[in-house]
Amino acid sequence: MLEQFSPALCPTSLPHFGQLTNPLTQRFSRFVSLGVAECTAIEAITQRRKMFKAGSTLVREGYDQDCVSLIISGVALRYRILPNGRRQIIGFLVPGDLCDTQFVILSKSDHNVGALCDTEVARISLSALMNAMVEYPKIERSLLMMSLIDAAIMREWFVNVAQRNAYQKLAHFFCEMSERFNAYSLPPAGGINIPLTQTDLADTMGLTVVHVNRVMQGFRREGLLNWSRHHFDVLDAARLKHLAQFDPAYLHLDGTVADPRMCAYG
Amino acid sequence: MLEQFSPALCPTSLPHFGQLTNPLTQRFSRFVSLGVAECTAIEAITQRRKMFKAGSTLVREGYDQDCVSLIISGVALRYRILPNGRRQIIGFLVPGDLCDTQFVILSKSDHNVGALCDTEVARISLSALMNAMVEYPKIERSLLMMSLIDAAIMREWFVNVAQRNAYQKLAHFFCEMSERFNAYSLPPAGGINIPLTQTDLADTMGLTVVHVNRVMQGFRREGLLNWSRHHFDVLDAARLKHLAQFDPAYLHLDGTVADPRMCAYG
DNA sequence: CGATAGTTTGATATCCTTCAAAACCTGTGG
DNA sequence: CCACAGGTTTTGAAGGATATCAAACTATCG
Repeated sequence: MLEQFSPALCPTSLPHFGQLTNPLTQRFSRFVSLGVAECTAIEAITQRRKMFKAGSTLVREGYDQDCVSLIISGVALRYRILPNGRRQIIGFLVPGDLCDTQFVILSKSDHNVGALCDTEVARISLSALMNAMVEYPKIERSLLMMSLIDAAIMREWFVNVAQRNAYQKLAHFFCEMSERFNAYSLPPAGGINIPLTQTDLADTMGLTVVHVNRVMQGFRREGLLNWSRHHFDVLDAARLKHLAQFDPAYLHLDGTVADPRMCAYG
Repeated sequence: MLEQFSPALCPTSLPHFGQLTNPLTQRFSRFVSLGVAECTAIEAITQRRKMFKAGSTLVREGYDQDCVSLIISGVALRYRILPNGRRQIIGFLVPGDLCDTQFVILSKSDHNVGALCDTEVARISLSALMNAMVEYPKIERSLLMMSLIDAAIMREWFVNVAQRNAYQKLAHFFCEMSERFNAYSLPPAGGINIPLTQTDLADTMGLTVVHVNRVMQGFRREGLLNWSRHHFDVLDAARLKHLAQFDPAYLHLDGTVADPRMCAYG
């Protein structure tokens, strides 16, 4: 429940797209077909890189933002610290995600972002991003789509904590994580490496560590999921999905868009 | 818990901005300074109006959308029906809100929208909206901002159901509703008219009607809030806000934007 | 004036929390 | 290499918040 993250010496197994091509370009390509000009512009504004050690804070609530952070590699999490000292995690950020989605409407962040494992980010200056949005409509369109997907994910999380019991909540979480990590074409064999503690899970679902622990033992007993520190392994995906009533559509990982014009206009 | 809405003969007390000027123009004006061209375009695409009786369904989950609905007057609510038959309300829509925020990424809606009281909407055809976005960058920018605010509200709702107890959840809800309705320059005296039942509240917070009822009695006993059907009246706003740890910033009702350039570019 | 939806009440069950402590890891310094 | 320290997982017992079930009461509408 403290404002701490689990120390993580093992790096996440997410591939470092940044070494091949820009993660933001990758992400935007799901939504629009980018030309050379846009790609160059994206490359230009994501030059300034910075490393964050596991457990450090990328964005601090209430502080002024002069730039937006793009996750290049690693995993970060959005969270808020409530007046009673509790931490509520409100999102996981993987490569290609932008930390400060609310950059347009608010100069101060309304939540913190912390690095879960060693994480590299690109610092995009606000003014550079805004210029890019104005100059390249496809970039603005992509940001609109990212934010719509963000809202869809939050709706799903909301339904999850509002309606389901602890078993279903956690099952749903693991289903989502599996999907999102598999979307990065990871080898699913061998499970997924995130340096997540049971406290992190508790703070995500609004449960206590004690209860999370008991649920995880249930999963293990039932042969649904294996959990060891920094690593989890879905054993019976079908049953887990059924338990969670999981439907991955809301993640929009397949890049489905409503109208072909959204992809290739202009 | 059923897919029904409370019958509402008394209309909401929201002013019908549509009679003065377009609600979408009003809304966008919070974010950007619109020129004559944009206003004309907005007026053009929001011509096709339709009335919905209280309790009827504006948008049905899983159905194809060829148009986006804009609330002109009245109140509607977003909800999902879960496999076990339960209803989860995931948002309230007031004049100027768009029903199908996910229009860009998905042709089928992932949730229902129902009219809480008699509600007038403008049906904007998808292609007309997309053309307007391409032609008028300020319109696209406004949509981006609306969707960012949407996501911020969902984050707040998420924290609310995840972390707070029933008293705090409900207090938070009433604080938010007060703020949002006051933003329409309603006379706060005399309370707020929404034809909301305790079942609706329960389905919003993921609680049971029975428990909601007991909490509401507590509020009444404590002199915090008066509730009669179709109407509520905040008696002690300060204490209610304190109880809910309510900070209205996330609603962005004051039209604060990060950067003046966001308002007046192009 | 009866039918129907909404509110209220009581009793009981369950899920989850709280508190407290033990057991287990994993990295660190001597 | 061992011992220690701090974080993490696990266990147990007990309490509290909320759910469930069932029924009575009360508005409201036709």
